[in-house]
Amino acid sequence: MTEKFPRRPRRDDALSRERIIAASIELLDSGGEAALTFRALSDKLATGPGAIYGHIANKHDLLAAACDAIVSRTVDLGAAGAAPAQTVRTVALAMFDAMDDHPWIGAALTWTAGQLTMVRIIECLGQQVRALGVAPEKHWATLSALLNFILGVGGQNAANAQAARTRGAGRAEVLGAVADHWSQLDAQAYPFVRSVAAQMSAHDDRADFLVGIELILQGMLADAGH
Amino acid sequence: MTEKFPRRPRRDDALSRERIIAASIELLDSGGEAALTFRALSDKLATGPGAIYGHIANKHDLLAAACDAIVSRTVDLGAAGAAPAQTVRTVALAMFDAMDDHPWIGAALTWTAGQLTMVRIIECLGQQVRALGVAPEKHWATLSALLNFILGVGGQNAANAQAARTRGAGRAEVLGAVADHWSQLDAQAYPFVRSVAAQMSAHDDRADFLVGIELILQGMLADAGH
DNA sequence: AATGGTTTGGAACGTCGTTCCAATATATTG
DNA sequence: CAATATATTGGAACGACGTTCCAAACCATT
Repeated sequence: MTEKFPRRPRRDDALSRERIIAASIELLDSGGEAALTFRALSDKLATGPGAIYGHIANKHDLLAAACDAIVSRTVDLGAAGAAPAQTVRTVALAMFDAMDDHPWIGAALTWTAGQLTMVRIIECLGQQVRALGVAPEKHWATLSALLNFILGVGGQNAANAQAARTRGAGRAEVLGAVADHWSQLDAQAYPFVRSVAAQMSAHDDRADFLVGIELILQGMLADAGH
Repeated sequence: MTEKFPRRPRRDDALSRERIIAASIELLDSGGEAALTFRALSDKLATGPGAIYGHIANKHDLLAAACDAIVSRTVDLGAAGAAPAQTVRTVALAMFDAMDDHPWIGAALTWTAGQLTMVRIIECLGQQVRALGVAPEKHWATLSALLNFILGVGGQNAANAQAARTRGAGRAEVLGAVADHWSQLDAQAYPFVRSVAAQMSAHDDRADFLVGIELILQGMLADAGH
């Protein structure tokens, strides 16, 4: 009397978790985190706000699911059997590109959100950490450093994208304005910030990200005694 | 006719930016980010919601100001004239402790928020990067890696604290539940996660953070040719 | 054709950030 | 000290949000 058959789908245009998440990603990509609203979402899906709650627990769940959808299709790309360090670079860059295409990920991606997806990233990167010869008792701390750096970049990227959106400008213009502001600071109190303002306006986020990954990799190798 | 005098304060118990920020920090510390409400804030200050807008532009401004208040009193501690690497450790640890005491910082601290405070951190850490002999063209990328790691830890710490609050448990219990969940995963598909679950339940966030800082420092030294 | 459990979608609730403006308090002038 | 001008105050009001609720519509089964 409980469940007799696998319960086939109702019809093709029926509401489903996948369709809801896909529509959510469209909203998030086009208008940022603030654009994901149960009302806008139900408009896009030609239904009412209440119908969505039959498939999604709450907004946090919805955001986590959208995150998972992007990240899980990203981490699959770096599953090849290359050398450990190269695999780390590949996976990290894939994450960077995903967070660059979908800045809202940075604000929503945490250890707890989307547990299974996060576990897969940890497993993938963790195996490389082990393969690189890091001492076992430092496995977790090392992986944690790698992941926290990646998530930190994502978070700041998300903040930049949001600042650009609210100010109605591109991200390059926002960073340019910051560089301008920095170059006008007092030369005696802020020598470093002033000297770095120049390369700030013409820098490449992606390249800087890779330098950071390289820095951590070198630290790992030095630790492993290479 | 425009402005004649510096306009002295009205009276001692008058509303002021400082009093508002101090009350905001109290709310944030006791109830997390969700507890900072213009209504709760005006109750605490025995006034109405509208009065606050005479001193604060909007909620984002309020959160950034609260962030600044904490961070600026933190970065001052690490201004001593120790060796470069040691100064980095001191400042980074001070930031960690501040973000541990006030988890909401992690969700609000970005490059753009509280520009002046952020500039001071960048200047402080940047001078150490330069003193450690990093190549000038890598100054920005190196500092960026250091800062992104610190902010990443803060962000994840904030997420953990919020997850603990919504689940009505301590952070140790939340991490313990995660470790439990991980240790029950398929041993063939997730060997690393399983092996690391053990040290997860008994790890020290602060020590792990220091290991990450050390990793980046080692990478910088290797880069500088030490 | 009738039945019974699911899914749907729109109304309604409480709360939020924010705006507005009359009342109040202070500072300056006569 | 009285009168005027200016800033601050605080509570009401607005629109939008996440979420709940439930009657209507739907569909697999008798």
